[in-house]
Amino acid sequence: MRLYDSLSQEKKDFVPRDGDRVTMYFCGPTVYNYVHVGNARPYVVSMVAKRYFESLGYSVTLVENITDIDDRIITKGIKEGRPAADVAAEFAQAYRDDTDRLGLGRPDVEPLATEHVQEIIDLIATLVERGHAYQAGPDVYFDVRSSPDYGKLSKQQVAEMRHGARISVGEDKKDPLDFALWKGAKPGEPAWDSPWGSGRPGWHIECSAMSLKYLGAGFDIHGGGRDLIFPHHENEIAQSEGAVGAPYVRFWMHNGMLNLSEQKMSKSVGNILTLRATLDKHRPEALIAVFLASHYRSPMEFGEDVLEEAEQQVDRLKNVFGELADRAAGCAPAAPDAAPGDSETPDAALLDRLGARRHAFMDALADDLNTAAALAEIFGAAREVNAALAAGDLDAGTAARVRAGMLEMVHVLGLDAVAGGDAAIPEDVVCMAEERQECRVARDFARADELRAALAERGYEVRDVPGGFKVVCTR
RNA sequence: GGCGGCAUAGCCAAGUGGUAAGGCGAGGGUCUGCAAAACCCUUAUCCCCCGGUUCGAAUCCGGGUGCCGCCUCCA
Repeated sequence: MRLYDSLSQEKKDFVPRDGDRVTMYFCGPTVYNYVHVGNARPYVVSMVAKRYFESLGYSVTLVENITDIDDRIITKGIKEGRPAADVAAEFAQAYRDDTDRLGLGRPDVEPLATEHVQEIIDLIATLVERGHAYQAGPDVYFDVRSSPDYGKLSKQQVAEMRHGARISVGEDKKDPLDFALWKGAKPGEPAWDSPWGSGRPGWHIECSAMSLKYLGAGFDIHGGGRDLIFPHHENEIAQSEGAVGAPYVRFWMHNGMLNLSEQKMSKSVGNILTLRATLDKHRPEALIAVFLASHYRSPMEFGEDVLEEAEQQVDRLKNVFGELADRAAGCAPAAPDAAPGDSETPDAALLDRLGARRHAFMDALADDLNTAAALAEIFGAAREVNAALAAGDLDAGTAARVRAGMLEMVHVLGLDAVAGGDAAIPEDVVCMAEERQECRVARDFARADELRAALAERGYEVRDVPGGFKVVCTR
């Protein structure tokens, strides 16, 4: 596999540090509110990457933190007259609930910053010992000047950055670029005891502490949104490499930003498009499809129109899986690569072509996780299968094998839902559909159309097929 | 101003030297009582602009233009 690394700015061959185990850390949200749709992109990217690596036979340890101590959390707590910990707990749970709806599973470890204060303190102590950090009043700062290659990830010249940086009142930094590792407690703020007095962790340090704890220095992949490159990831590198004296991360994986077409997200105005609101309106697999349709590193258009489009795509895939399931009915589940039969038959030829598509699918993902190209192979497979179905080819056994092969592909992309059998159709719905069929036979089309409309109202679509009808749930 | 990225059909979007994937939408056809689903056909002589390298560039180089992100604890 080739994977782009934003530190070296090139695609490199990816070989895990630990043999058959892949170690990944992605920056999760700071939980001061409901997460917005943009937060879902790195989440989806990380889960799909995990599935891809697993499909290659690796075991994957994916760590995705939740930052539950932060200025904004404290501010919100004060505003609402409740402890910051309450705010954090509420929105951490909301985050888990919201992302659970995507059906991609949970990261292997989801550490909370407040549960790793000891590790954070130990890390800061090491940095102080090694001359990379200093105490200034109640605070502890990282000494940027002690880190000769500071700026290597963001490609910024330290001298340049100093121009814009500034020391705010109450801070006693040696350099404007120095950043807080530990912040002395102000009255009413949540605080922990430390060698430097009562206080709390600064922003970047928790990710260093937790990634090093769970994955160790030099782990494989560290991901997050591009906007985190500076200062967050730059600072993580400085801290972590300063503390351990070894390279921190092997591949930096940064996803592009969402370009909101309708409504610019403005945090100050508070009109943020939340993940929750998006999933209230659209199926999770549609949102996943939106993310998969563009390369993870590219900025992407996002809005109601692309979501609607993705709904159509999802329906297309659901339809082909539904047809395959019907055709394969009664047939035992099959392996996609079961020994090909007579290669002269149309079925065997189709299986050959689909096998080629599965290879192309994996090749696409092997090239820096090109999900858009991989998804195109699934659509290509769908078209070929539909054509075979329409031609009346495909015996039950072939259908079962085709379905198994396509299932593998959608599973890697986290689109299992498109293959899910629809929930059982309620009996009264079936009765209505049967009555409609009787009306059709009796050529009472007015009544038949009435029943079809009534079914549509209830969320079911009735499709006439040779020799009968079929009821499909449309929501 | 500095750093990084993006710019491909009506829309979304792959493609980084060999002659434009895929999806949505639109138009035509098949099937159907009508639909729906599905299938077939059509929909970029051309990849922001101007130069250059090359037998050959959307793809490489130089220069522009536009948009986005970061440089102020935003994925």
